[in-house]
Amino acid sequence: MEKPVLASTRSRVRAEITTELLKIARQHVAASGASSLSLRAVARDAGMVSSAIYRYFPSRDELLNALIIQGYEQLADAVEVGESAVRRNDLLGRHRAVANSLRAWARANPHDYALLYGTPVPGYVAPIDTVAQVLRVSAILTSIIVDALRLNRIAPATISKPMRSAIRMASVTVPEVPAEHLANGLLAWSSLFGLVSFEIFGHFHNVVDDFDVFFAFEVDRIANAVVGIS
Amino acid sequence: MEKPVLASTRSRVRAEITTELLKIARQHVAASGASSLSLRAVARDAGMVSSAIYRYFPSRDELLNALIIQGYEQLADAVEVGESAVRRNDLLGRHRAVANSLRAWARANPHDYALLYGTPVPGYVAPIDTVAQVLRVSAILTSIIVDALRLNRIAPATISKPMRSAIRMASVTVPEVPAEHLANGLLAWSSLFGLVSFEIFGHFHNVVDDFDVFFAFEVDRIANAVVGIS
DNA sequence: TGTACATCAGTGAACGCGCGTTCACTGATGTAC
DNA sequence: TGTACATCAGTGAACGCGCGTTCACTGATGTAC
Repeated sequence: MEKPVLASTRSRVRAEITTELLKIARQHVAASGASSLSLRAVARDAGMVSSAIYRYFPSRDELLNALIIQGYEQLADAVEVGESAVRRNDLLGRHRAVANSLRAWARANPHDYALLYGTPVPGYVAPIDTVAQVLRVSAILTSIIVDALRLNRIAPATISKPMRSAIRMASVTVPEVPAEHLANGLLAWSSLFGLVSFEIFGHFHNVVDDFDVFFAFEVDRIANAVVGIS
Repeated sequence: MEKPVLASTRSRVRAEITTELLKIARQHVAASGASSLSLRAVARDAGMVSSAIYRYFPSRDELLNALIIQGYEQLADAVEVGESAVRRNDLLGRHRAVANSLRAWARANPHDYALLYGTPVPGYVAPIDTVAQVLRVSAILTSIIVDALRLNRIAPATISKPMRSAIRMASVTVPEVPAEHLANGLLAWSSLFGLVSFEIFGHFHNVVDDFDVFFAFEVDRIANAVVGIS
């Protein structure tokens, strides 16, 4: 018998079941948050005996980790789709699309958002696997800045020497963007998440009436600070 | 016997023990986060039998709630102390003081910060008791804007009509500040928390080297947007 | 192609755990007359 | 001032729960010769 080109039945079934388990786990997170996620409950919903799930995830932490990675993936997908639909030269529009996609995803999946950007799971340390997906998300904002520079839409800024070295690591991760504009980008980035977190976590309750309008307004302020008066 | 002016021994002891229990609970939160807080463990550390704690808190949720209120209180205290040390006319300095106090408190009490501004406890709905303390914190930033207006340090801005009505509730809560400047204040406020959350929750890991410098830099950008070029 | 063995998925029972909460109780503190 | 009763703090046992994880097992699928 020749070496099978396709994966064996066994490994295909395995992949399918793994996907299915993750899907169920995701529903549990959506329903009641990550902190109460239980391997037993997931196994139960999958029609498995509780110990069987250990064939797929060696521990609860590993399941959570898989969920986190998948969360970043889905978020990155959503943001990429949103941003890529905008004409390349429309920098403000691209920034808006990023912001709106992020917010829409967070509103549609509040517990997943909380899993990624809320209180870290106690004892959990993000493994290296997550980095790639996180970078995907931030790369999108980066690309807007890069294009703004290329199109001469933003003026060169200056930052102090201490500040330059305070974000040296960022410059290593994202070498295309000069430090002066990275400083802007990082503020824009965290401000955006500040807005979304406040909305999702309820801190704008009794403060904001119309979140759509409010968000659009504030996002444009952020955008103006980062891609200038383009 | 005349009506006792001082509280009875019993009620004084009760208050002391309640305080002590909260202190222990706070330590538990500091050590391992709110999600794993257990009434039994707190009772144990207090040298009580597990059921005795029900004389003080009717349920775990009530304990958590008390912790949340106390958290807002302590945060408000910290920010008030920091801000009040600055000369009244130094608006930028006051804004810096607010930001630095917030961040210092969050760094000193990361789990408390997470309890207040991270993932909401599932099923938990902030009771009205918390509102007063939350307002204390935001009132400080508000006072800076009010003073900036009084001192003519910020120019009148304009906002669209939809935006004005989108934050009508905020205008009710904080009537002293015109909506145009509230729009700025809300962004500044949530941006500040975005920065702090990203730092505390580890999203600037491998991005920022020197958080003190970075934070100071970005906070000044925020301040410039809210109290202008004062 | 057929047999012998190895791998793997899933079973079912069990372990030990800590949790929130209830309940009937004891004994100390406070109150009314 | 002294007695009788009411209030309250704390005890100890118990309830029922669901959890993560381990382990020896069965039976099906895959692999080597």
